[in-house]
Amino acid sequence: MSHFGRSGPPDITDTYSLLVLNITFRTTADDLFPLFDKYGKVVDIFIPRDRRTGESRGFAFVRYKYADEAQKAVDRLDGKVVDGREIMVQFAKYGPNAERITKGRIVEPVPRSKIRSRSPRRRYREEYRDRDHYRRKSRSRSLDRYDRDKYHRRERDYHHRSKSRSVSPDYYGDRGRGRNDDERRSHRSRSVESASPTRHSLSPRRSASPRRSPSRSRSESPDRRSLNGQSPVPQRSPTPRSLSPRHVTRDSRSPSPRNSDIDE
DNA sequence: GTTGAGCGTT
Repeated sequence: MSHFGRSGPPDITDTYSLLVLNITFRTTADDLFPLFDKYGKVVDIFIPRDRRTGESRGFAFVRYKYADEAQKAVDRLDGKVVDGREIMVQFAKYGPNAERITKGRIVEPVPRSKIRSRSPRRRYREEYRDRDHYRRKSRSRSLDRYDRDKYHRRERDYHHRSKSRSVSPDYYGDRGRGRNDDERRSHRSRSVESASPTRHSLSPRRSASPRRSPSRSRSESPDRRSLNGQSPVPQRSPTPRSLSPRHVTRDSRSPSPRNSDIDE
């Protein structure tokens, strides 16, 4: 009763499916249940997750027992901020098997031939096999490349993680990630500080201008002065063309972002 | 550390 989506679809014939979009990637069914159960009887909640990473895709399916309750949930929860993100609740248009759905209820089943083309994005395995076999180069190149890059990155991450930790599908146990995250973050912070002086001799040229974005936030004169007085290397090029002339011009043109009220 | 258009499992 508490675990949704673990035993497959129970009985969707008498239920009304709602599609919840724009949820966070860490929102689980248990998090959505109390929210949706307040407006009616929720018989099932399912959050599709990625086959490789196991993380949610950012949307969920909530099945209600009665249509009026589902409608109420849509009206009340649509646009609600959950976990810092505004969710969108609406009636599902398709069923688990690509059935056509009206008002969240299945009105007519579809033949098996139609099943399969419900998702625009192919499955990772299908795409892999397809590409490996046919190796088509036509089509949108940029789009294909972008997609491939994305998949590659994700697969790598998954692989890396798989090595570190055995295959333990504890998707619902991401609650304890906070401590781990914090710990790792702290450690990394120290590491960076330690390695800071090391790169000092590695690329002195780059260190000359490590950051200039925050400088314009509050110091306009010191910035310029420091640039002038700090130049410890006269070098042979009297013209600092290395820096974008546009940047310099812009910097001296609007060096006072604080006095925006004047301009505005 | 986490992307963000859209429709789904045992």
